[in-house]
Amino acid sequence: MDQLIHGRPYHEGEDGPIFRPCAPHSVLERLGDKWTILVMSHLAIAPGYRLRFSALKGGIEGITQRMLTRTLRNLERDGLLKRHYFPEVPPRVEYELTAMGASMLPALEGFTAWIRDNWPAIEESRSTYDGAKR
Amino acid sequence: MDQLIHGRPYHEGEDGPIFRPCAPHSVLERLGDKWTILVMSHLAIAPGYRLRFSALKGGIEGITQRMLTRTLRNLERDGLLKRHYFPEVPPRVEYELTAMGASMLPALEGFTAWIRDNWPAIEESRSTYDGAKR
DNA sequence: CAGGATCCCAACTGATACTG
DNA sequence: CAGTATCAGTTGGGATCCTG
Repeated sequence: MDQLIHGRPYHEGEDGPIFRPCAPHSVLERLGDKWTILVMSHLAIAPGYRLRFSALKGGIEGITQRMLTRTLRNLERDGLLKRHYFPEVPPRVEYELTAMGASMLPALEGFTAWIRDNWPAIEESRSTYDGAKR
Repeated sequence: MDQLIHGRPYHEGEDGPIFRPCAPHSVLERLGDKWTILVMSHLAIAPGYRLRFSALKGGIEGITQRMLTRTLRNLERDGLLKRHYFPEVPPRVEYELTAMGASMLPALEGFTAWIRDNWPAIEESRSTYDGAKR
């Protein structure tokens, strides 16, 4: 069975710990895609953590219908989001963070806080690195 | 200028906030790629946050030389990692978390803690979702 | 030992057009 | 309004071979 160190699961090999592709990756992979964080952010500040499709589309600069749909489906699949469909004409669809989705916000904000604090240093490091390469 | 809400930068549009592709995304994109988290995890538990190339390669199951190199370069570019090259024969290279890299660990662990707690629910949601689709 | 250089494939993303 | 379908471009990732 895997052990835990610093909260990370690993397997004890002959020459030390061996890490494997893991659960955290499969969640970070979602959040790391192009639009997920913006969808989450928009829902995070909405009343009742709830918005309709057109509101999300209008509130995220540059997102296409196709990509918004895909992003929402992925979040729904993970259980972070619930889709509410109203069969009217024209149809109305609202998306709402689930309890689990909302429970992620504090942890996510803790992490994005670090990013905000360190973003200037990261940007500078990148441009220095890229500059030195040329 | 952009405002902040729940720690997130956004632009105030006519019909509410408008979110744009942002800094958090460009960092989460790194962490969301296939190997970065495993490299960070391995370094996080190493003495002095420091390991040589071969130790990282042996400690991460399935990673190829090429992908490890790319992952390390990306982290170095962001200033999270420092590369120490020793011109011996055969050459030895060690990688060490920078102060900024180490400062990310608590925030990252806060987030991965949430993932650990909710991973079973996420997995179940995914399989339910996928099952219903067929 | 620690990589760089190539080639290849799959997946993500986007633009556009169509529809219940 | 809220999608789906299709096509095309780009990127991520892996396999393999070569080198100081």
